Amino acid sequence: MTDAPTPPPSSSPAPKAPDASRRSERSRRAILDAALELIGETGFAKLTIEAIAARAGVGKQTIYRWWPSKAAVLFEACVLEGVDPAGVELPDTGDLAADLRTVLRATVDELNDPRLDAPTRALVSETANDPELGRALTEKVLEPQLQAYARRLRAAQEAGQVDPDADVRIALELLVGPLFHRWLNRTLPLTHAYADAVLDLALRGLAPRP
Amino acid sequence: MTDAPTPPPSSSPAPKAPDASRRSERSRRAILDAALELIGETGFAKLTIEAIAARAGVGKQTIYRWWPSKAAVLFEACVLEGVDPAGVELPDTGDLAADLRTVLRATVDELNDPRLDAPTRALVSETANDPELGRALTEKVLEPQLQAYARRLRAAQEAGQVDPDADVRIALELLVGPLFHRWLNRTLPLTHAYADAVLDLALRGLAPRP
Amino acid sequence: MTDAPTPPPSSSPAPKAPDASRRSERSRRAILDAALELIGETGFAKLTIEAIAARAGVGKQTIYRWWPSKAAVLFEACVLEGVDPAGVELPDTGDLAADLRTVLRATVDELNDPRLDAPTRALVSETANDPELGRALTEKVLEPQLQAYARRLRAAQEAGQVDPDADVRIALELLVGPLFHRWLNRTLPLTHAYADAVLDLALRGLAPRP
Amino acid sequence: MTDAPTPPPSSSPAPKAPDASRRSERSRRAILDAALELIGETGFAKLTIEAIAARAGVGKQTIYRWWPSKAAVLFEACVLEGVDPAGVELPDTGDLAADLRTVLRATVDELNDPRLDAPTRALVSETANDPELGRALTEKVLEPQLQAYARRLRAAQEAGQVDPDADVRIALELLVGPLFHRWLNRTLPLTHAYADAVLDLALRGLAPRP
DNA sequence: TTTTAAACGAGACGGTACGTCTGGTCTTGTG
DNA sequence: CACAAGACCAGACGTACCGTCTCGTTTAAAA
Repeated sequence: MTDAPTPPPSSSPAPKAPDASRRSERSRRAILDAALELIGETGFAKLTIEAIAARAGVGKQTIYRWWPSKAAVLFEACVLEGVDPAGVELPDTGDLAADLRTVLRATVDELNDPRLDAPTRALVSETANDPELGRALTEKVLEPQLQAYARRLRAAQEAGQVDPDADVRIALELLVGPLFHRWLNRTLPLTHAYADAVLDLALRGLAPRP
Repeated sequence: MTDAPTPPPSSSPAPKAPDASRRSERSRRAILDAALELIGETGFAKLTIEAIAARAGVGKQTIYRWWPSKAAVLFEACVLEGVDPAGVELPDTGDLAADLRTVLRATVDELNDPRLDAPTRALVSETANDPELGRALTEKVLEPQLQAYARRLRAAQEAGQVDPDADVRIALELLVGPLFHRWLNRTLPLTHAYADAVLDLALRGLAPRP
Repeated sequence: MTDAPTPPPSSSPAPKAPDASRRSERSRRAILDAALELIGETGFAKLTIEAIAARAGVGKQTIYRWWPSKAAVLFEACVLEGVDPAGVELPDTGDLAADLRTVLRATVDELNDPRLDAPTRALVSETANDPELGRALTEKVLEPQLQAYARRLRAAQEAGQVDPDADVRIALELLVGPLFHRWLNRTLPLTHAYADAVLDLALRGLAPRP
Repeated sequence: MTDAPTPPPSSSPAPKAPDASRRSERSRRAILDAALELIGETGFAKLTIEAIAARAGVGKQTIYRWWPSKAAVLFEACVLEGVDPAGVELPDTGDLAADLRTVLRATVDELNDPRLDAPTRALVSETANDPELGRALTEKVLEPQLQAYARRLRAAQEAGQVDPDADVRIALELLVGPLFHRWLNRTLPLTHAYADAVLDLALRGLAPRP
């Protein structure tokens, strides 16, 4: 997102790209940690670049040099904290319902985890008004996870557990969409029971036609 | 939303409640219009209280007097522009699938309307980090609409078109959740075909058991 | 210097002139006082706008609104502290030598006063690189004083105590120039004796030719 | 200027004295030249250490290693450009008035030379608030020149052209003080005629008593 | 109709944070 | 080990808005 390591032999009047090889890893970590700490402590409100710099013991310019916005900092901090976004894979025990239940319940737990709640909300919030960031977030974090769902559903389809005509992309959104909706809008509590109920309804819709 | 129009029988050292009866409707409209204009023109970024006041030809204090935050202004502006949130009712032609298709397609159209997109995103964005506002938004706008879905589904349940054991609340989230997810995250285009596919899958899950 | 009270019915795209009638005298004094305090305490080095604002308990914008530079603040602070620059008048007892001795010795004392030394040096320093400010300083402070010398010398000339062919302008610079030179360059101590010696030499040069 | 080039026989915990013998003369010249160029082009304002380093094609540290302040750089640059400050000597044709006229007129020309004006003003300006630098400047540049005046006046005194009781130190300040005053304060144009008039008045004050 | 108190427009105020710039130090190759 | 290069910490710069607080000036309910 931030690192275009090869400022491709462009010929533009480049605004001076910093030399990534000289970058201080120490500062980078301090900044990311400080960002996560602050958003946990005081919410997105107090998440100012100045506060991050102060907390990290870092000059402001060191943040501005490497990140285009505080949302980008937050984004990298979350990715760093979270799972490896590349190698996401859903379990496949052969029992589709059980596998999805496991994953959806885990998702519910994550969304309810206060440590992850604040930064995630903040990111989604920024995303709404910053399409650039939205695209990065979707591409790097969201889509890999959705693709994992897609793969698992496709496997189930091939195993004859899911209607072969169903669109797995839509099927997967039928699962995660409601959870996301309830989490973001805070309409009703987001529980394991809810995840189970959504899963049950969705799977009935996906069942192979008799 | 903000004004409990308690007149002045209060005797407490209240921070001085303004007299709503003397309020200038002219200014109120100018402010709300300016807010919508600005968010359409320059995005939520440039939506400053100062900018709204300037555009509306109004003193800043007139905004601070009547609204607690710029999100509240935006909220009222959207409500004013949008449909009457109270009397929402879904059509009931007896054909559940057709009725829902109509409504979901209309929802898709609204979410794709560039005039509504920016302010709605801004509101959802604010909502994510301002639970207070989130509750108001949910209560005044979102829930009434969801309740309308619930009523229609209940009617279908009573007509034997939907599994009597199904939880209509969850059923309705199965419908709107995926649409909301796609709209907010911009993963894939939000189309009528998508709405139809979601509806189809969900209804199959809701069908009465044989 | 700063106050063009009538933004003369110009037609330029004026950068918005503040309304001087609403200006807070309290803030103005606090700023001027803080500036003098700081330059006395920590020298011209620590004289930052931020420090002045902080010391004065004032927002930075309040300084930027009314003064174009920190030198301008300092200038106004000095003028405020110093004598009324308009009504300067040298004594005229009829004894030119005695009158000038009194004034020159007083000047020496002022230049040696540590309270006035720092701000004056700072102003002269700024003057060297800011002709705009230099002109203001010369016009408002320096020239009125030099004119007072000129008037006194002219009177002496008319009384026959000074060569009628002498240029009083140059005569007066013969008096103050050496003092200024020694003060600014710190070559040798600036004492009453020095003032007396300069005066003696100069007056001999000015004596009517036999 | 500040560094007594004590090699490294020191054993103290000195902050690391650079080895002057390895110093790059090429860099030194480039830095001094760049400093003079920049002050001529853009004034003292844009005279940044960074700008000097960039213009000279030199690392910033190379400047900080060898000079304590940018004023010190400027000072050395001026000395390098200017006359040899050690061997200043006034002409002595036997005609004091003529000799002084020559020198004072040359001084006027130098002060009016735009190439010298900016750096000199900058130096004097810095001097006003940096006694350390001021002393160096006085000692290395100003005093040698003043001493030359003193020698010439003393010679004249011995030749009976000047009152033997006069203090030559003060006499010389009577000559240069007014010029300096007019130059720095820009009150009136600094011309040959002015120099002549000052000289005339001063010499009359210095004439041997009858 | 007159009075009069509150809402109004305007905008100055004390502040906070912004994003940029420079100062001076430290680090990383290169010669 | 001096050097060019430039990343680093630090902090002032001047600007933009914040939310509060006067100022007159409408303006609409009470007298």
